[in-house]
Amino acid sequence: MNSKKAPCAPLTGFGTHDHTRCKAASMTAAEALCAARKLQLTPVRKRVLEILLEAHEAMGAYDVLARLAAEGLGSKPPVAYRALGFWVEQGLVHRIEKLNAYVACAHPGRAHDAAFMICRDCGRVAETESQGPFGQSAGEAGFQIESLVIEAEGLCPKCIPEAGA
Amino acid sequence: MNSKKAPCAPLTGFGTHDHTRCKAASMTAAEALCAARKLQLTPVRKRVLEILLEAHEAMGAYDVLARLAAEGLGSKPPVAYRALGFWVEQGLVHRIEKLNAYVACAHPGRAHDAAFMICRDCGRVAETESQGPFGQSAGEAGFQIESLVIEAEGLCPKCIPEAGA
DNA sequence: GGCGATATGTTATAACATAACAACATGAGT
DNA sequence: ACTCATGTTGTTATGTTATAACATATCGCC
Repeated sequence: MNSKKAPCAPLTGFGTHDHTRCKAASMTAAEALCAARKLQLTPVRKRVLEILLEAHEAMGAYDVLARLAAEGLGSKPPVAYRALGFWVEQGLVHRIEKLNAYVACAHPGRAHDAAFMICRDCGRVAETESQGPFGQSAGEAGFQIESLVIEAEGLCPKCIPEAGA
Repeated sequence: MNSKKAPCAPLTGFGTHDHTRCKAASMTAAEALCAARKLQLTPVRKRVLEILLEAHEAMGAYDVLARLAAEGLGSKPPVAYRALGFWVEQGLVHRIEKLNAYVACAHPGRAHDAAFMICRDCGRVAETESQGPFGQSAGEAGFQIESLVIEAEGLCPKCIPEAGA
């Protein structure tokens, strides 16, 4: 293992950026989205999104739950799973299938299918917008795509032996 | 739900084909591969691959295990997981992350990253070879891809209300 | 035979997820 | 204010998926 737990794990690509800013922007987007869709931005839901934004990396449902529990906001799995499910439905949180984990969306507000790059060394996850031609070939096969998972596993720039670190 | 459990769930696209033939071909490919790589084609491994080929659809590890157990070939989870892991490593079985399931490869012998179309109605899974430009954008980001998961969920031709069935 | 390498058998538990129902809150209509 | 519908959270219990750790067996080789 090279670099276990860098101080801040950026979502948009593997570079660094203004974290405080992106968190605030995402919360604002969440509020706007809930208002627009007439959905309730309850304490549990709000806190779950904040937790993911603060962690700024993929977290397991039980990790999120542990934080909620520490704050007295619910201690049983369904509480966390429901809030995570809510945000996933709304598109502000993505589920990383390969990791059984959840991560706040790096492009809130835009409808998109996300693609992820997962570093097997440091564990960081970067989101990109997917523009694959896969939909095309699936369309040719007569398959009607409703959701698309694209997840690449490998080494991020910092964890490639010769290059980064 | 439209068509629960069609008689034979084809892997290559959603059409039908000669199942007996494809199974035999895959087993032959497996034998050749093991010989070439000096790997052991043990009873458990052989049977696990056969089970997946016979099922001809995605199966959970515990489903595979149940079959093994019924045949006296092992009854504890690690037995199934090890054999499945072996074939996944060799590229003859793919893991479907969205389903936590395993499926025999439809293109044995060719090295490839697979892409899957998963019908949320009938549950069938079709494999296609992926040729996305995703690797390109990941490469631009300096990310070194080692494996790629592409899974689309939606409706297969037979399960689209107006069209197929 | 003894050794190393590989595979399987087994125990136990970890990690992830949901069904089902109870309790509470809120807002609409009366 | 009452009550009803709806939505959210709290809770119990359980289901499902997966692996760590160690014991046993098998096989080729020297």
